[in-house]
Amino acid sequence: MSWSRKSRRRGYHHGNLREALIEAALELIAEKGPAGFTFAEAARWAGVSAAAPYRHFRDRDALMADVARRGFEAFAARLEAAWNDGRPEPRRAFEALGHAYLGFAREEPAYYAAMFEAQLPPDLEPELARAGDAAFAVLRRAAEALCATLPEARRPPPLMVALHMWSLAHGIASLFGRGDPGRRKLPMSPEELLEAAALLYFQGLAGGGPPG
Amino acid sequence: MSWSRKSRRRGYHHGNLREALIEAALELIAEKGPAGFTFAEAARWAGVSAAAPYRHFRDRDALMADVARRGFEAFAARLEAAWNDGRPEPRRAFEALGHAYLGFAREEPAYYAAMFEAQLPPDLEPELARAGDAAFAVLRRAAEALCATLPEARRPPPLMVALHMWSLAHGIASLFGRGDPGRRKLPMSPEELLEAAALLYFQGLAGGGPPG
DNA sequence: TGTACATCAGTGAACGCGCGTTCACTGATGTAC
DNA sequence: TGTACATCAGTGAACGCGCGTTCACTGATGTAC
Repeated sequence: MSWSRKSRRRGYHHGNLREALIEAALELIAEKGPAGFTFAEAARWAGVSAAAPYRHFRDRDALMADVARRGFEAFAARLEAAWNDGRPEPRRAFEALGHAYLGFAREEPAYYAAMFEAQLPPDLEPELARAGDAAFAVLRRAAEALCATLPEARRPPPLMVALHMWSLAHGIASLFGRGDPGRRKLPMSPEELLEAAALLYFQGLAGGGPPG
Repeated sequence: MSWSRKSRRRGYHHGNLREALIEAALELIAEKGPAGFTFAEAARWAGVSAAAPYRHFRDRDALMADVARRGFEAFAARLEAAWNDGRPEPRRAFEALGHAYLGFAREEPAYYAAMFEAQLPPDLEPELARAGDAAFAVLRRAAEALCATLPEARRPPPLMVALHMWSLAHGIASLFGRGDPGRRKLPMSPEELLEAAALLYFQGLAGGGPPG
């Protein structure tokens, strides 16, 4: 819908260029990956001269960082909503969390790519790091609640559980989770794959033999 | 060691330009990621004019695909060696396989990036797809052997197990496994993280309650 | 309500740069006889 | 063993292109009075 966005422009002044540039970036990232997007092209997409973006972002990386930050914020909100404070019951809520993770990666591939594949210098924007931490914190809190349901004797470190689930979900999303051509075909949906793995993992946590 | 490579050049003819270009690509990918490497720069790195690479590769993507193919071949070889036909014992051999996976991602980040992050058009080179399949086949065979040790009643589909382990290892490697600045700090090594997850997962497979 | 003025957010022209790609060419190598 | 010649793998100059970036500028907006 680029025309509708462009037509919103009211004359000499764009009125909402900052937002338009971010949408342009998302569009272009979705099309060609995080590397295949240039400052100049974003400007063109927004219907503005190549010099205009400099009024809003220091450079390409600053724009990318802003996209990634917003991505993390949206991601955190979606995970938070899915987790829903562990209702109706931690295991079920955790499953919803997993679905939300994969859903986000699939439905917002541009955000996801900006967040995890843009190779931004880490000290670029402190807010970016904070947003990433906040997203991970949702997962961590969920892991904590989940661990609390286990008998104390075999309760694992919640941080470890959170890292395991994050790795698993990220791995599935990266390898199979996006519409990308060239991705390997699966005999099951990414969601089913994740659910099955989590099920076995939690069975191991709850039931298995003595650890070690 | 670029000088030693360059000095190997014997005059008008390079003698080994194809190899030199591939090494240049690896060097540049390691430095700046899979996107930050150009045909022209690879030529310069190899000490050759910008037109020379065209004698060996159709374009940048063809070179990248060749790098990725070699990466998959090396990867498969390393996994195969670690698995060692399931010796001394499938669970132990599988652990070695996991270590080999993470070791490859850490020690050959350029190959790993070319293989999984280069966003190459999938129909670019049939040999590339075949090499990728061959690498996955190692993992699949290992999963088969591992599943065969379980009582028949609770034997999972080996393909699923292979996909779970691949996703987990890839997720860990992508998120924490490389020296990348900006990666999150871990309270444990990637290897320990993978081991712990695999342990719990296999406990779930072997011991846990009824599935479902 | 009207006017003067500061500020803001854009323009468009210009620049240097590196990349991809083509081309006629040429030096080196290998082979037929 | 020597020579003629085909083939191969490189050169270097040239081109068009898009990008990043700067600059003096200008049109629009908002505000003080």
